[in-house]
Amino acid sequence: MKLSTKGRYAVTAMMDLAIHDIDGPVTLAEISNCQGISLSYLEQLFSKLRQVGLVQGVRGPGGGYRLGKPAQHISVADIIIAVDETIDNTRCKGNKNCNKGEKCLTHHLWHDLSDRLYEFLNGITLSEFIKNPEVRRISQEQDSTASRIANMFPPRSKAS
Amino acid sequence: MKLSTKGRYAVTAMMDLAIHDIDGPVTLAEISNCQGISLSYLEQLFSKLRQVGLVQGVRGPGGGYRLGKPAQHISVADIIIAVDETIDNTRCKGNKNCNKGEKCLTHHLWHDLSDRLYEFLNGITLSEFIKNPEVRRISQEQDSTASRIANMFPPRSKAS
DNA sequence: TTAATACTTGACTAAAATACTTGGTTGTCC
DNA sequence: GGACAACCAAGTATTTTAGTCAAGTATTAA
Repeated sequence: MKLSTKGRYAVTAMMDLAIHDIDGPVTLAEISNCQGISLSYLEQLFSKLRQVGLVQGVRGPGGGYRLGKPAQHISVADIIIAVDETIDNTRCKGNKNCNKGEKCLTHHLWHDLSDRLYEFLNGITLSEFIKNPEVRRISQEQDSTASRIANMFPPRSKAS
Repeated sequence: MKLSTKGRYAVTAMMDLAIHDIDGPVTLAEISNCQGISLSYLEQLFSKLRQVGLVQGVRGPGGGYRLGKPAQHISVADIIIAVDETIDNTRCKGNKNCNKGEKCLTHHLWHDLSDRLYEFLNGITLSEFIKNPEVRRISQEQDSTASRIANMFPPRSKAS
């Protein structure tokens, strides 16, 4: 288990997706603007998220990304592991007999801690955030992604 | 809240100290050998740990480091925060009016999550590890620091 | 007092991770 | 076909991590 700003970017971006999921796909450009992260960096993160099925890309105009599965099935741990890669678990990879067993002793303790941390973060899902009443209120107040897109593509009659 | 290998080094080193606390000070050279971390890097980490009172240096022959306070008062969160510095909390430092409030929304959610993570890690103390029966057994089996020191300074009569 | 031990400090370097940039290609909607 | 937005693949700059080196200071044993 590792936790860096990279993981935070991914988690907040996923929160964004979860909040706006009913409005349809969210573009990376919007997230980039909203959260001040570079577009291409987001692309890299979302590439990883897509590979593990946490998000699903929608191409073409009006496209973007949406959640790859229901918010209640996406845990914070899932997201962090998807982007933060290797848990980089100590130097004695697998081979047991480190220095006098002492090394493995603390390693073992660390591993226990790491497991508990994982269990903790795995128990927190995205759906908890969108259920938050304040979230519902604020996301309602603003222009929703849907209406923004609707404005970009105003209804037109075929005959001009 | 941030979690990297640096934090892991610090936590495992502190576990080491906690386990051997009854045997007297532990030298950084020992930890360096035991855990395969460079001595000078440990010095840097312990410098930070000492500044916040988590450890206490003992100079002179037979010296080393020992815990700065009882193990049950040292949490994993304390250690990680001491060495992993700034929580690097988003770009809108303090100033509220980020992009349309949307940014602050996810920031706020992240902050909540971060708080919960902190509470979790703050609830785990070093004393939990040394209470572990397996730890007691293994640390007993080996040469204790105390006996090693005793061997270095064998009792002698003043008149030689 | 002297030498040894061990902590203290600061500057410096190499390697890796992070964040961003550039310049495309592909699929989809209108 | 054209605009849009996902996708892809380098390459670069910055920061963090990890380690090194060297010149200190404090403490203690002899």
